[in-house]
Formats: sequence, C-alpha cells, structure tokens
Amino acid sequence: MTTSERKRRMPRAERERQMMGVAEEIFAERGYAAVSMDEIAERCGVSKPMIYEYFGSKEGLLVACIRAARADLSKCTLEAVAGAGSVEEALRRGLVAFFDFTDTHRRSWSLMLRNEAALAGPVAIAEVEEARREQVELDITLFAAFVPDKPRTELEMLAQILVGACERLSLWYVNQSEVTAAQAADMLMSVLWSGVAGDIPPG
Amino acid sequence: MTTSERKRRMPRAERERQMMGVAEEIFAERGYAAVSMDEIAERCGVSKPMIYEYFGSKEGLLVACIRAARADLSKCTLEAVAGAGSVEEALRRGLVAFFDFTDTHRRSWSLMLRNEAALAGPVAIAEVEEARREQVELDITLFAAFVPDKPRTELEMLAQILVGACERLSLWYVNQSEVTAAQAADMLMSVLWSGVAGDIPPG
DNA sequence: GAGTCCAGCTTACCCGGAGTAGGTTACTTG
DNA sequence: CAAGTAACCTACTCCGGGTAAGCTGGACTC
Repeated sequence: MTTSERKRRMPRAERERQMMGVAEEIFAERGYAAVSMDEIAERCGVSKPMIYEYFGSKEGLLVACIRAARADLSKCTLEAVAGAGSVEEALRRGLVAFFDFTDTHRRSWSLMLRNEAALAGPVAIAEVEEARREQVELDITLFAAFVPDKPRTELEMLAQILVGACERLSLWYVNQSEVTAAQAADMLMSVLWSGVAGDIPPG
Repeated sequence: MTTSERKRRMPRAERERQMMGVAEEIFAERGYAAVSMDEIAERCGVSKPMIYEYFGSKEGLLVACIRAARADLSKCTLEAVAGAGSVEEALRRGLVAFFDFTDTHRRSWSLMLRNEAALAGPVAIAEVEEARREQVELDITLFAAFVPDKPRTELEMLAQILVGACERLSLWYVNQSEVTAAQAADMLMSVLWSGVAGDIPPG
C-alpha cells in the first residue's frame, strides 16, 4: 500500500474485488443501512459512479458480497465432507469445517447473517436465498445417505433444522470465549446422533 | 370504519396501537426498508410528525412492533408449557404452540424474523435481542429439568440449537402446504429426543 | 360563557444519501 | 500518431428520514 500505489487505475476485475473487500468489511462491521456508498467509494480511492457501473446498486453490491462469502463457505464444507470415509464422519467433518469457518472468517459470516435481511428487492432476496440453498442441499444429501428410508419431505425438515441450529449456535458462540468450534460441532453432532440426552463425545 | 370515523382525534394509547398495527402489516409484507414513514402516516390518517412524537424514529417504531409480537409469542408458549404434567410434555406443548403461532400469526412472525436484521442502531439491536432472549431462557429452563446433570454452558448451547431449528423450520414450512404445525413440532421433538434416526411418533 | 391549558394535530421545511447524465483522461493497438 | 475504448470524474436530481414552529378543539375553572 505505497502512496504512489493508491491512485492507480485498475482493471475491472481487480477493482471489483477491491470494492467487494471494502464493502464486506464495513457492511459486516456497521451493518448495511449504516454505510453510505460515498464512504465505500472514498475508501476505494474512486468516485461513486464506478461502483454503480460495476454493481448496479447498493443492493447489488451487497448481494455480490454475500454470494462470494457463501461460495467460500460452501467450498470449505464441501472439501471437508469430500475426504470422509463414512457418512457419520462426513457429517462431523462438515460441522467442524462450518464452525471453523464462522470462527476464522468472522467478517464474512457476520456479513451473510446480519445483512441478508436488509434486502428489500425481490430479485436480490431470491439471489441470496439461492446461495443459501446450496448449504441445505448438501445437508439433504448427507441425511439421505444417513437415514435412507426417510421421505424427501422429512429429509428437508432435518436439513432446515440443522442449518438453523448451525446458524444460531455460531451467532451465539462467537461471543463466548470458553467454547471452541470443535465443541460446538461435537454438541450438535451428539444431538443429531442421539438427542439432547446424549453425551458429548471426547473431542 | 365509517367515513365520519376516519378523521377523529384519538387518545395517545389508541393511536399508538393503530400505528403499530399498520406498521406491522406493511413491514411484514414488504420489508422495513421498502416502507416509508409518509405511507404509514397516510394509512393512519395522520401526519408524519405524530409517529415521531410517539415512537421517536423509524427504528423505534419497528422495535416497538417486534417487541409486541415477541411478547405475544412468549405469552402463547409460556401458557402452553404451564399446563404440562411432565418435562417432555412441556417441551412438546411448547413446540406445538410455537409452530401454531408462526402459522396463525404469519404477519407477526414475518415481521420479527425478516426485519430484525434491518436494525442498525446498537440500542435498537440490544432491545430486540433482549426480547428474543426470553425464548432462549424458557428453553434453558426446560432443558435444565430434562437433563439436570449438564452444565449451564451446554444447556445454553442446546437452547440455541433449538431456537435456531425452530426459526428455520418455521420459515421453511410456511411455504409448504403439505406440512402442518403439528408435524413440524413432532419432527423436532423426535430429533431432540433420539436424534435424526428416530421415528416421528404418531400425532 | 369567557378564559386558559394542553394533547393531538398540521404545514413546511432541512439534509444526507441513493442513483444518474454527460463529459474527461490515459492506456492500448493498428 | 490517430483512434478507440476502458477507467474514471464532476455535478447534479430526488426521495425519504427527521424537525421546527405553530394551529385547534375540547375539558376544566371561575
């Protein structure tokens, strides 16, 4: 970040990445509504119309950020699941990867969860919902292998339960210093495996 | 709603209720960001400064609506739980009451869940979070009676898991015609009781 | 029934931030 | 070097949250 670097022209792809980086940071920190496009532009060392040129609208920028963050998350969990030998192991690895992600990429996670409800336009909402859907589909696939006799509707319900539990749990545990990602994953795993009365297995 | 009725002066409490009713309806329908204060004022047959007089800001109005809706929900679930003979029954009754509420009071529910993330001001966020906290506390109490040997931290995690699962599940199932509130409650009950492999008990 | 008080109400404005029209600059390519 | 175009800018419009300042009608006193 040399001073001479700061006002150089950039090719579109690079500028887009920069804009999304800046946006992700301050959207996650202060919330979508509290951030102005002028501020984002200024921090990029560029004027406002450039952002509109590349992202169309403030909502468009947020959607792009959320989709990118979701893609990262999906990539992490998918990779973790891919290396597993059994279905149970896949589930556990997926959970650990998820909580690790929410712990190490707090900005991205806060961006996704705290701002997706700030969207108003139906198209934007649909696009974000579509990005979230990947998560649900992965869980359905896992459950389908885990309990093959259940009908699709029940698998879908199980997946929704899991996704909701993951989200709330991670929102809660980022403020708790004494709980680790692995513990959260274990807790959830134990509930899924044998209900609330089940013991937490050793890490 | 006679024509002569429409422009009468109202005492503050009554006007506040009317404003919150109007706001709840259109916030839930179109989302916080897409609704203007002028529109709310017009629908109330009153001018904008009146709303500011009573609620301070647009956020203040939303917070008031969310808190009222949360209070309704809390009342329903608490009443349902109160009449139970065993802890297990309390849990089941609470779940059924919850899903019934989200099904029959869709406006209130949509208001709470879809708009709480639209808040930007820290005080507003804290107030809403406080309202949600009641739900978590109830669940902790139930789990504490259910699995008395577990430490507080684990009970808290279980409660977060349950709340998250309830929220996601209800968000999903309001769009599904073939799933009833009772089925959703049963599904969740079965998972909590014996994990994902457990059968759904007969209604 | 004239005076006064104040809760409920209004008009008319400010201002910040989303979004845009139209023009300028510098890099590439023949 | 001329031409073309991708990156960029200045200078606006307009909408919506929020406010200042004043009006009104009914309740309550004397």
